[in-house]
Amino acid sequence: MATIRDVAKLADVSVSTVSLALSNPARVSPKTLEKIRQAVAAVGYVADPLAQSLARGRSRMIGFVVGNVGNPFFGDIRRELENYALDHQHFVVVTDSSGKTDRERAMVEHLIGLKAAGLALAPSGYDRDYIDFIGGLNVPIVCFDQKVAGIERDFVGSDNHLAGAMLTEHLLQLGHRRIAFIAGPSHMHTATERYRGFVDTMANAGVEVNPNFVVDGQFTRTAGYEAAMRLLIQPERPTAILGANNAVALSALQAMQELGFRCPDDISLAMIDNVQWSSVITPRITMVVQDTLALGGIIARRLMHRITSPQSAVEPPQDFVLTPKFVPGNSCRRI
Amino acid sequence: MATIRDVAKLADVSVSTVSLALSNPARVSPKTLEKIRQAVAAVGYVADPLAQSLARGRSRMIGFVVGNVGNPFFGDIRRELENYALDHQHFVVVTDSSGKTDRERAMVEHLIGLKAAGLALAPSGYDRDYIDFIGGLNVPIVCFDQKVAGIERDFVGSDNHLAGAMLTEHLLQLGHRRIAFIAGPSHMHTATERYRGFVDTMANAGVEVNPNFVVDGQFTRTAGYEAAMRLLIQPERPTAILGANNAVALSALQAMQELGFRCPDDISLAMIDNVQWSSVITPRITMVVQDTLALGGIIARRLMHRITSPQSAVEPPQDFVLTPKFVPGNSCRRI
DNA sequence: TGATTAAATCGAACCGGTTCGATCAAACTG
DNA sequence: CAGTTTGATCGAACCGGTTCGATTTAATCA
Repeated sequence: MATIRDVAKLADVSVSTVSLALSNPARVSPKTLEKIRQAVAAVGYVADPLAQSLARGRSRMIGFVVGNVGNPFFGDIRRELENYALDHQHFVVVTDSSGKTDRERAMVEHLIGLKAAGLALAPSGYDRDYIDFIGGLNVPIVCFDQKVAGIERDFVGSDNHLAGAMLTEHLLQLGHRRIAFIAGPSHMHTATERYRGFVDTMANAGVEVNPNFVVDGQFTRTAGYEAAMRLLIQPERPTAILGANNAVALSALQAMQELGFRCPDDISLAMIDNVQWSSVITPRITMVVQDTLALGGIIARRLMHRITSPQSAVEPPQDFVLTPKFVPGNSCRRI
Repeated sequence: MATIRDVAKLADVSVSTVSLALSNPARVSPKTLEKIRQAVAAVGYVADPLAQSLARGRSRMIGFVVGNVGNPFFGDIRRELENYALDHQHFVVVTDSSGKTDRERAMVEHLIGLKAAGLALAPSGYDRDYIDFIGGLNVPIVCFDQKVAGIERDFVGSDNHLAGAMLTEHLLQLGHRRIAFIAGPSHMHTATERYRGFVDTMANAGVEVNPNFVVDGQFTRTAGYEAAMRLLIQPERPTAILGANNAVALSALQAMQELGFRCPDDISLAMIDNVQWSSVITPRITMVVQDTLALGGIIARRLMHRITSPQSAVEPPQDFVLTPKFVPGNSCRRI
């Protein structure tokens, strides 16, 4: 591998001139520049990014840290970020914490060690320790998905209260009153907001929420399945189930199928967030989806702005909250 | 941030001794070791991975390069690799090429620039240029999923011929004769093997393959959908469709639903590879799935072996081909 | 034309580690 | 006790770049 010294030798200039020529061609005379260009081509020189990062104290690498890269929600955002970053000479490396806070932390530390230029982070923690950790990082960070109280960073996400409200309203308008809600972890902002959206809308409509109809699905497949089972074996069953995310809603569908309930004939179902192949799932689930492309675009632009413009450090963190979209399916019937 | 020189100063030893003590404690006297340990703790020293990588010429980072992290097939493998790597003090960074060969190449070059310890690579290319590129890399690499002729590396994958054969056999035994096949790109090893499995099994059974019943779905959603449509609008329709991967098969299901065909009553469907939430798709698709956990485990062990054991460089590349598993659903009916 | 200023280039220090040959004292050999 | 081996430690070079103050060269002005 050719080094910058090889280039310098061949072009008969100093190493520092080569470095200067490569990073700021305008400050070098045209004819030296040409000599250097030829030498670079001749030896096939490519700068070592590691050495550059060490010397500069910054790399051109953006860390994308999420709990589940397999989730299409994150996938879309990743793609948007990646395209944008690539256009600005930055690379995205993805790390998956599998939802584990300590692993996420190790990964973030690793990325910081690599002198990452910036981080797009879907936070998985919420306690003091975690907040202090994130807050203490001296690197541009854009948080998304989960709004964590206490983290003073740019945030990009969707209006989750509205998401819960929209589906609740839809079910109410179809005549449902016994609406069940499979919730997510109470420490997650998205989960509590969606739940509040449900509760508030029910209250506004003057419909009482049956406490037995609110179960915790942890946003996971297994817990969602159990939660759904608990709903379905009650003597007084709900007429509609609202799943606070895709995993719990689809687990509920599975539970319904296994117990022989027809959807939507026996029980209606609605969910927040899309899944891959939702179009071939029968019935097509009525859902509220996030505008992942827009989210990804905002995250990308905001992060690159923080990275590239020096004075952005003094700009206060900003929240970007997008409106989710209602996508009707045929999983909810009028009663 | 404390550097190794701070530690050396405080412990009153040379920098090289500190370095030695940290990397090979046994070669340092117990009492200096203790001094150094205390100094490390006192200044809160953590080695800069960047500087280490630069000096050593190798990092502790493993690159996981695939075409679509959203595919659960890759997701499971990634998880296995990650767990194993973490146990061996290595980190996994994921890069997604979106199936684009040139982007994959850029990402691999980037990882090499970062002095990646090794690569787990699902190759996306096949031409001379690409093969030379991969072959020229001087880093441990384990390829998986796609076996590319000409790449002399460890390979981990499934018996795709068998996968195609199993489903074909299944359909034949149910009495089907007019079996259609939605194929993948002919340059992909998995695609051609699966197709051969289909053709060979048909031939063995003495059943002729209708040329109109073999269409190209490119392993993608859109092409798969079009391919399925071509099949379904023929006056003489197939009684069963075998999708060479999950995307084309599910696109076929969607096409069937849109045209009003019932599966399996009108047309049977079988596919290779699982998808997330396949359990809630109606009907439950009969499929052959790969043992992703086992694949991931083998990839992880093989790669770590190549990385950690110096003499492994002379070991010839090895192929690991696993037997896929038949998972019956209710998308195929007897006729 | 000599003084002043701007532009181009260079040398050396630095980023933060690793590595290897040299040094030196202690322990071992005959 | 002189000669050799061993173990601990050190100094210096190195990995491959960047950066900045100093120096040389060229251009501008009086």
